Amino acid sequence: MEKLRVRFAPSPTGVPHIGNTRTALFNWLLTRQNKGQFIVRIEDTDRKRFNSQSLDKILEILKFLGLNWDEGPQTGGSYGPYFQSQRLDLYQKTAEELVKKGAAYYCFCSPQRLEKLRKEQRAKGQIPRYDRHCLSLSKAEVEKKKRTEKYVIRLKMPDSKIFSWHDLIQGDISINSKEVDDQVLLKSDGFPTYHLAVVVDDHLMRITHVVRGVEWISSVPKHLAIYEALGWPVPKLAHLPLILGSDRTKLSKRHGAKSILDYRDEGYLKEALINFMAYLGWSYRDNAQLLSLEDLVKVFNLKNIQKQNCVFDIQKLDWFNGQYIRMKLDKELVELLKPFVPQNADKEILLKIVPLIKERMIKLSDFSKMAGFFFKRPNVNSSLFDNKNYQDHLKKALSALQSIEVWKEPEITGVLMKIIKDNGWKTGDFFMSLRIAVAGSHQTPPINDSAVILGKEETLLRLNEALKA
RNA sequence: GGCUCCAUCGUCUAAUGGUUUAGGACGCCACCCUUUCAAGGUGGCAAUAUGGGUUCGACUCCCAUUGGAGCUACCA
Repeated sequence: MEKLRVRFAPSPTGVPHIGNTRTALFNWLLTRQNKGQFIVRIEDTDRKRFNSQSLDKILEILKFLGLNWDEGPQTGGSYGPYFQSQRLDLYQKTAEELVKKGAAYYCFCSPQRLEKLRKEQRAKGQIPRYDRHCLSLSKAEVEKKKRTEKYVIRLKMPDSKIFSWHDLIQGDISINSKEVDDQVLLKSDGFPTYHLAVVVDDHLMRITHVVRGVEWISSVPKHLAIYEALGWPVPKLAHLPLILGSDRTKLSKRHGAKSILDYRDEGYLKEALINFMAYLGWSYRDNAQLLSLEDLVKVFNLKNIQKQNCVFDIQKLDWFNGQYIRMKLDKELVELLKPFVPQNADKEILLKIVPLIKERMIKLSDFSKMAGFFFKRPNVNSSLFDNKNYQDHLKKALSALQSIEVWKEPEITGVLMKIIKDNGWKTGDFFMSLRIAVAGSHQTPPINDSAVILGKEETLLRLNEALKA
């Protein structure tokens, strides 16, 4: 069997969102489980939307997730270059060849004429479609115009031909060519459109499986027409369901679809992100199994991919993230927490704090919310206390704690429980007063353990401060 | 509007036409645990869009309706 070769082909017009990244994941998974090759190809054919920052971001995402590529930018390969902007001659040559074969034609229509045409067609209730105005030009006319006018090369879609194919995910699909426009293949700036470039490159790069989003399905006939005209074999096609935002429309930069990098910076772990993405459109058992990249390589399959679009649910991501945080070793968490802790934070202190907050964190960024008080004295004012005996609580706690020689949790709890009992207080009421005084919040990690980390001096100081508030 | 596709709890989904009072997970609610918040444990609420067929039997097959999405660029 021919070796499986798939590609991830982002365009550097922005930072890929979760949907695009999932496509990369699925492609990668396929190659790793079939000992195939994963190729990254940069589809930079749109100069207007080109964004110079995005290439780095795209590669950073792949590296962050651990989706290493066999061929592509930085690594190279024997089917390069892997930037479409560096392959223009290939597309131009192919476009000319298509013209020779009668499968494409030169078009000299101006954007203004096309726009006017579409407008008129729409007004008449017709489907906007190129009217083949330039198809009837004689060879001589074309040659003459080519010397003085800008032109594009358009695909000549066959008339009323049914294009049918089998999609590995979507099943059998057929579309009548009369529904398909004579697509521009080569733009007037000499750059190809997606439709030409994708066919040429997939063929030249020996791509065996095209796995991409379902938004491409309606342009498959265009690609098929090109493959047929050139006599090239068609790779297997698999169109992934879309990931929709909570408004149930396609995820896009428009509605603030974030990239993996954004989620990383918010404190999501790559394991959680990978696991979560895998279950978007694909299922395995209860869709809550914690699967690593290695696990996914073993169990992933195209068969369990849904046709239906799916909605991105951040709550599930949060859950996965919490699970993975809890699975981390304390020292691993300290490393991961680096971008989220105060700059001067001592590693030893962090190592003590982590066990207290590990089970409470959903995201790494929760650190400051949960453990900020270790590094910065809270602003405590009297209105925070909801128990009217709080002054009494604090005064007695203060004197009890002062007497402690060994500043450890059992000792602290021991003396405090004693004064609670002696005064007939409710345990919860007392500790809430203490909690607010020490941490400035109603919700904190275990407060006696926190006091141990804070140290005797600092703890007593905070109690004193709170009494003055 | 046209074309293509889709349709099970709020969300992700399971269920070779009979094993199903439609299963699980997230979320939500309640309870337990508990010095707060979490975590953990137990339980609960919650779905086959509608209408027709086919069949002894339909979540599963067919048709229609309704709803949704994608595409409809010299963007990808």
